[in-house]
Amino acid sequence: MEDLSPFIENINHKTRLSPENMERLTAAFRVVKVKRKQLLIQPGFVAKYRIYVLKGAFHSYVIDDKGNEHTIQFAVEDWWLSDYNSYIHQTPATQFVEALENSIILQIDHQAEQQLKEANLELATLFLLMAERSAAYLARRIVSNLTQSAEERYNEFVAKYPQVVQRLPQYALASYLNMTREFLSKIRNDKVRKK
Amino acid sequence: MEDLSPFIENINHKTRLSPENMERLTAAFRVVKVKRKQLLIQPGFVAKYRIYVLKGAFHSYVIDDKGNEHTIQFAVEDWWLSDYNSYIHQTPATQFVEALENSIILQIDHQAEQQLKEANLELATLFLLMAERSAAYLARRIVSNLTQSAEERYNEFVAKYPQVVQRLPQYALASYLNMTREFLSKIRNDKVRKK
DNA sequence: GGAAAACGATGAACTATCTTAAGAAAAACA
DNA sequence: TGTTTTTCTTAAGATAGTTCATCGTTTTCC
Repeated sequence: MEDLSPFIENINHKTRLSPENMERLTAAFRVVKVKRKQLLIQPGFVAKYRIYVLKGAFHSYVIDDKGNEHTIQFAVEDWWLSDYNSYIHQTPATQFVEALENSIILQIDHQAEQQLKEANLELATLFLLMAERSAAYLARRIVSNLTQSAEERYNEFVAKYPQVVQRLPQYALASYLNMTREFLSKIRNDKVRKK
Repeated sequence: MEDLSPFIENINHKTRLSPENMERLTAAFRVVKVKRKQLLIQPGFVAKYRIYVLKGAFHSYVIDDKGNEHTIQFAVEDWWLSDYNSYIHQTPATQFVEALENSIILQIDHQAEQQLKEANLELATLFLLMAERSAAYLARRIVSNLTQSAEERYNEFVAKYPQVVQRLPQYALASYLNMTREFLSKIRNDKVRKK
């Protein structure tokens, strides 16, 4: 039996749910263990689940025409992820969601989520807040991509998620920050030399 | 008196509202006329309004440390905009929202929106859908920035919004597409030569 | 525990995109 | 309508970031 308290904390941090609604919500999620390198979502298949990370690490990525991998999103403990476009619109995914470590997740399927949203205002509000915060977060990321150099984006990421950086493969971080793995390697090394 | 039917269409396209809720919703919006170059939102001030464009064109932008302007978002007829981070979290804005043409907008203030969201499930669902679609849209934009070259991003934009392109100043489009105005000019001209 | 695979570092050559500058065209506005 | 201001074009030189190829290191997994 997994400890769901981080999940419940996460929810409480967004909005106050009645005990019945919290019960209803948690009952809609299922605990799943996932092995490193396992794919939760694949292009061509509809993303069935919204995922909350209880333990472990994931990244979502696309592969472009030239065969290059681009990490779109990371998620470690207490983060949510999915292929947003696929999940929301229930259309075929374009992204992979892959475990970077052996992990434990909570997942809810789209239909169950719809039922919760339709059940009452409190639960609808929860998902509303999640969507609003996602949008605000994505908007910040776009601004940072438009205004910062590669090195600045890296520094920002390190400052924001110092403990996360060390768990991520460098090639995935590089592509998330919109640069090549080689260039990230150079940035890091220039930094070391300066010290 | 302005014709609100495009707005009502826009809402109906998202979710079905009862006549009473539609009435309540429209009553919460105010029609405002805006002159070209007028600013609706400015850094340092909390974004009070969520904006729907009835007529005209806007862009939101930031100014970076070097004094360069970066367009974050465009909005023409039937589009929504604001400084999302500022509006959602009611914190000081970092973006400008400026009219590119003389325009007519509908605006709702944050407090009124909160009251609508709390009023009933139908109205909460409307804002939920808006937030989800924003998030999905922003996610697509991030993918396109990560995977495409400057020229590809331009081609994609033209293909998606052919009529809009002609109304936007080229310098604003260039910065939206994450390139300099000079480089966009070059791309366009190379294209003409090829023909 | 050791072979195989994946990952990270480094350097040299290359290129997409930027910078700067100046003039032409278009739009604004008085 | 003419004048001023803003926007767009062009081109040459500069650079941030890429590509490619190689090698050492770490991780994986049988």
